[in-house]
Amino acid sequence: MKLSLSPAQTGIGYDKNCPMRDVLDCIGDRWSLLVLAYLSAGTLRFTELKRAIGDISQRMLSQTLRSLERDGYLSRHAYPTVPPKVEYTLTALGTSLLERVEPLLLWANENHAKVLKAREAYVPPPAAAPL
Amino acid sequence: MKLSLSPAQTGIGYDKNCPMRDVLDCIGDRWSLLVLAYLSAGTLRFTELKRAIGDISQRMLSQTLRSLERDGYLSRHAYPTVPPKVEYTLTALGTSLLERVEPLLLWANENHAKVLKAREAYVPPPAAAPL
DNA sequence: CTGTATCCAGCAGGATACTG
DNA sequence: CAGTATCCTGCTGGATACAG
Repeated sequence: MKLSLSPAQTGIGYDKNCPMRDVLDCIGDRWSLLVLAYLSAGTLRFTELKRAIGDISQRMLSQTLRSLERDGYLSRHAYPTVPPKVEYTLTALGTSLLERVEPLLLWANENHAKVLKAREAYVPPPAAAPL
Repeated sequence: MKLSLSPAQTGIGYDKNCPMRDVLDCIGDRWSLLVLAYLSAGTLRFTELKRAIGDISQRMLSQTLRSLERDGYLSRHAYPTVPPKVEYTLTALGTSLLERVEPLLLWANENHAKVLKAREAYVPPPAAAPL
């Protein structure tokens, strides 16, 4: 079974010019996908997001939101009220990205057991396999 | 447009028991997807992989291959020859994973320009937006 | 050729304190 | 409420040397 994403055809690589690496590097961090996923249900405020995720620090949430906004995955709307109110919403680009990520997430859910089983059964090779 | 991967429904989260986070953490590192992608074209030896990828260190290639083998994404076959010869091949699990990753990679390719454009147009909010 | 062991620098990211 | 600034630690991953 041959896939069509061999590097020669897709241009994948660790070059900075590689689109896939660029995108993957940005959303492949600890929090980005999580934030996007939480926003898939609808607009949320900063504190709502923080409380929903639970174990993200204020610093990382802020930083992650900036990065996602910067790349166009979500939009930020600040109301000039006191106290301030800021809402974050997925853009069309963000939604479209999530739609592609979803199958991968579902796959992970379905196949996690297999991975765990493989890990359990795994015996590391004895440094330049004998026999 | 509502996606079906809202955390409440998928169970995504940063818990260690979260299947998606577990899988994503393992393949979301610097090299795993790249190695898998290169193997999608067929079986490769250690040095072939290293030369193909180019800028991966021996240490990271070895480490990445171990990790992927451990999780069942690829299989390792060592020939007891001198000098040693070791071949790496995708398993069914690895191929199945790559099939889900591919759409994401293609999306990245197609939408990279939009991301770059968003970055270019981006102006950071002035710390608690005025107006 | 196919690795492992060691050392080390850079950076992601947590805790905390402070501001508009 | 919604952040930014500072400090500090651990891990990722590169370079190098060595081994089967």
